[in-house]
Amino acid sequence: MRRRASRDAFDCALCRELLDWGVSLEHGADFDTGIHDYEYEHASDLYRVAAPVDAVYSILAGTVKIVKPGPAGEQRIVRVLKTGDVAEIESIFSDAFEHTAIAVGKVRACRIPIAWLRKFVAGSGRIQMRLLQKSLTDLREAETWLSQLTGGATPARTRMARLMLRLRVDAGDRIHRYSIDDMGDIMGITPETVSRIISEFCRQGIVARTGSSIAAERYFRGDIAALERIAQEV
Amino acid sequence: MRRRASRDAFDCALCRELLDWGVSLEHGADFDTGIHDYEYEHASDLYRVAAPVDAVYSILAGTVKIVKPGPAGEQRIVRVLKTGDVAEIESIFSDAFEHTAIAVGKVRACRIPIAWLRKFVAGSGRIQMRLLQKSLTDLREAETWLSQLTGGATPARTRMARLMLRLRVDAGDRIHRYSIDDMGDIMGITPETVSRIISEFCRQGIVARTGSSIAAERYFRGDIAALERIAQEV
DNA sequence: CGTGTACTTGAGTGGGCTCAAGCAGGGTGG
DNA sequence: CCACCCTGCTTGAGCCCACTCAAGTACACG
Repeated sequence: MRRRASRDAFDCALCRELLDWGVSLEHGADFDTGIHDYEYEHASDLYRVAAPVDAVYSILAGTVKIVKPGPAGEQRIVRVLKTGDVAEIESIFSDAFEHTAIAVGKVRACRIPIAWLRKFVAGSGRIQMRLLQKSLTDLREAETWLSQLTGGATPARTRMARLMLRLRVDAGDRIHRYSIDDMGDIMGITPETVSRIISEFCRQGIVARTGSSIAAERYFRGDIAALERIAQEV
Repeated sequence: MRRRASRDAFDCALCRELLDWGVSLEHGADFDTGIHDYEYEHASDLYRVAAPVDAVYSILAGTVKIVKPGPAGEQRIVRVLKTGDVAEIESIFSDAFEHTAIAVGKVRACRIPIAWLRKFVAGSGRIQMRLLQKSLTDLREAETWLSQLTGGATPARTRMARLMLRLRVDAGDRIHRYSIDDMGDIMGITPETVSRIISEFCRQGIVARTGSSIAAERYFRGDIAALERIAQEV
C-alpha cells in the first residue's frame, strides 16, 4: 500500500511555497503539522471518492491518475498529476473527495493535513491568492484535456499523439507509459484500439518501449517532433 | 451586436454579492465602476479569445456558449453559462481571454470592468475566498461536462439526454434549445446525428419543440423523468 | 417570389467496438 | 528447475454506430 518515507521539505513544491511565505514547517514538524512523505506502490490509492477530505497531496515523483465516476458507474480519468502538481486543493472547502487518486508506477507524495492547511489559508491573503491561481490553472488543464483528448471528429491516432505529449517527463523524449487500459479510460476508447495504435507507432519508429515490462518505472521513448506533427492532423 | 440596457443592481448575482460585502455600487455607478447592463442578440460575442481581458460578465438572462479553439483550429464548446453564472472570473490574473463567449438567443449580461474588480479582490480576503470557491465550482462543472457528455463507449443518444438535462431552465420541463450545430460542437458529433436523435425523441414524445422557429427564445419541453432514464443507459 | 439559413432524411462508408483466440513474461508452487 | 496460471498485451474477423455526401424541405427575410 503506502510506506512512510524520509522527508526533505525542499522536495515538495507546496512546502517550498509555504516556507517562502514564512510558515515554519521545521519546528516540531512531525507533531504540529502532521506533514509526512509517503511512497505509494503501483495501483494503490492516495484517497478515494466520497471519503472525508483529510489531506491534500503534493506529488514528489511519479504520476497519479485522477478518476471520476460517471452517472452510469463507469470510471473516467479526468486528469493526470505529475511531479510538482498538488492533488485536491480544490477540496479545501468540501467535506468529501470528488475523485479517486491512484498511483501509476511508484509514487512519492507529501501529505499535508487539510485542517492544518485551512488554518493558514484563512489567515493569509497571500496564500489565498496563490491557491486561487492554482485552482485556475487546474481549471484550464481540465478544459484542455477535454477539448484535446476526447472524442469528436478527431481520430484516435491524433488524440493518442496528444496524450503522449501530455505525459512527457519534463522536456526530454521520455514519456510516462500508462497501461493500455488507462489510456483507453483517458481517451474514451477501448484497450484494443489503444494497442493497435501504439503498435503502429512502434512499427513506424515514432515511439519505442523502454524500462521493465512490469508496471512500475516504465516509459516510452518518443520522437517528439513526429508526435507533434501527428497531434495536429485533421 | 450589443445594446446598453436599463440597470438594476439586484438582477446581477455578482453585484448582489458585492453589495452584501459592503461595496458601494450605487454611488456614482456610471462613473466610478463602469458597471453596465447590456443586451446581446443571438450569435453576437461578449468577448473573443486572445483579446485583452477588460471585464467579466455576469449573466442575467439567456445562455452563453463558451468556445475554446483546439490545436488543429477546430472549435469546441467547453461549457455553457446560464442565468447567475459569471463568465471569465478565471481570467482575473490573465492578460488575454482563454475563450470566446457567444450569446445563444437573446442574452442580458452585466459587464464589470476587470480593473475595478481587481481592486476589490486585492483588498478583501472575503472576496478572495468567494472567488476561490466560485472558480472551484467552475472546475467541477468542466470535469462533469467532460466525463458525462464526451465520447467514450457511451452512445450519442444517452449523451443527448444528459445534455438536455444540463440545459434545463431552472427546475421546470423547459430546456434551452441550442442549434443543431451547437449541440454537435458540445458532444463532438455531427449535426446530422444530432438531428436524427432529436427527431427520434420527438417521435417518442420525450421532447417537443416549442417557441418560435427562429433562434432567439426557443425551447424544448421535455419529459424529465424519461430523459433521466435514458441518461443512465449503458 | 426568390434566396439563404437551418434542419431533415436517405444511402453508403468506415473507424472503432465486440468477441475471441493467441502470446509473452513473471510469479507461484511443486 | 519446470509446469502452471494469471495478468497485460496483441492480433484477427465481423459488425454497428456515427460519419460523409447529397438531396430535399421548411421557414424567415429581403
